[in-house]
Amino acid sequence: MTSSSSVGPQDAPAPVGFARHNHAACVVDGLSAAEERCSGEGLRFTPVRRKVLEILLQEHRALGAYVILDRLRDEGFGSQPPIAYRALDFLVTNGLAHKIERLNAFIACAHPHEPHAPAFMICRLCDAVAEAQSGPARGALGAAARATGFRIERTVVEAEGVCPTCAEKPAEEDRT
Amino acid sequence: MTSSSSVGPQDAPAPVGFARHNHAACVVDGLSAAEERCSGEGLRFTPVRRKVLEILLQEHRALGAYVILDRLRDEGFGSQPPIAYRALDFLVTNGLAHKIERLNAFIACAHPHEPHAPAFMICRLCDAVAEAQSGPARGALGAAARATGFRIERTVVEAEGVCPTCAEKPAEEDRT
DNA sequence: GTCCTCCATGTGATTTTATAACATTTCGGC
DNA sequence: GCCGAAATGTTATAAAATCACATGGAGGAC
Repeated sequence: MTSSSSVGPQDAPAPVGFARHNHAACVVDGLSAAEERCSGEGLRFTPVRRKVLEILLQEHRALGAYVILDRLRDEGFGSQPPIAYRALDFLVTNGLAHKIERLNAFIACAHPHEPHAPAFMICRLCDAVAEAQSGPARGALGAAARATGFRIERTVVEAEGVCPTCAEKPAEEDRT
Repeated sequence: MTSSSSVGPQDAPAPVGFARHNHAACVVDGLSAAEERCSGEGLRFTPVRRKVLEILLQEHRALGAYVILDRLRDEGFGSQPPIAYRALDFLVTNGLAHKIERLNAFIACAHPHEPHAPAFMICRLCDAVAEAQSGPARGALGAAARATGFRIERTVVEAEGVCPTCAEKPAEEDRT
């Protein structure tokens, strides 16, 4: 609850990630939300897990497990793949981070307070990723599921395209 | 056009894949649709590409590239990864197959006739996958994109859960 | 027809992503 | 302090995808 109220007037009402915002608050709020959540549910928010979440919170982009692993090593943590994958698994399982299937990469949750079915917008030019709230089965998928009797347990909803910021600078569209 | 009309009364109006249907027609129709499409657009529907599509059409499940590769080898085709990946890339690029990101696996397109943004339902018990039609940006994603000015170019929409057939036999829920 | 070019395929090696298996340590309850 | 459970450290391996370069085959220019 301390989160969006402290951000100020430039905070966007829509999904964070593309719009300008007080980014320091993202990290602080994300970490404190995680702390609250973990202590409330008896989960252990260990140093590695905290550090991985912090790494993810530092950017509104998805990071591959091996990038995270490199940064962990720089900070003095273990450097073998399971270190990163186990921390990521904890974060994803407990809704503090999400996996972007399209990228085989991970991102901090932008709405860690309530349970949710996330939807993502991925900019192919600057790699920014914004998280939107999604009903568990809105749109075509929900209709199809109801029509066939399919019971949805989890959804992956990701859009690739161009974010508003990149759309305004067409000159750089040829970048790699 | 020869496709759905020849299937008969047990054909479901909803997404194919879970419901009983004349499966032989899926393969035949899928291949002939691909042939039409390729000859119409000057694309080369080579033996490997045809065989890969045939392999995919034989089941309403997603197959990993290496499973496909094994079957290609059994049929006398090359057995190195690029063989399968190149054929799959051709099929996906031209809308004849789709990648299921959640599974890192591939499935034949169920609606090869018109361009579309597919949505999938994946049964975690029997691995069946059904394809539904999706608007390019219905639901939460479309709303969020319009709100932020994000330009959607491609969508990944996948639901994991339990298909109607498996929901009816709860005894087998502990299978691997 | 011959050559030439483009595209597709064959092949070996490598990179990237993810997990298995097991030893060791740390935490929390008693 | 002791015990069991959970977390971490470490080695090895599996699974998924791509790179780089050689070979082959279909079609067009002439």
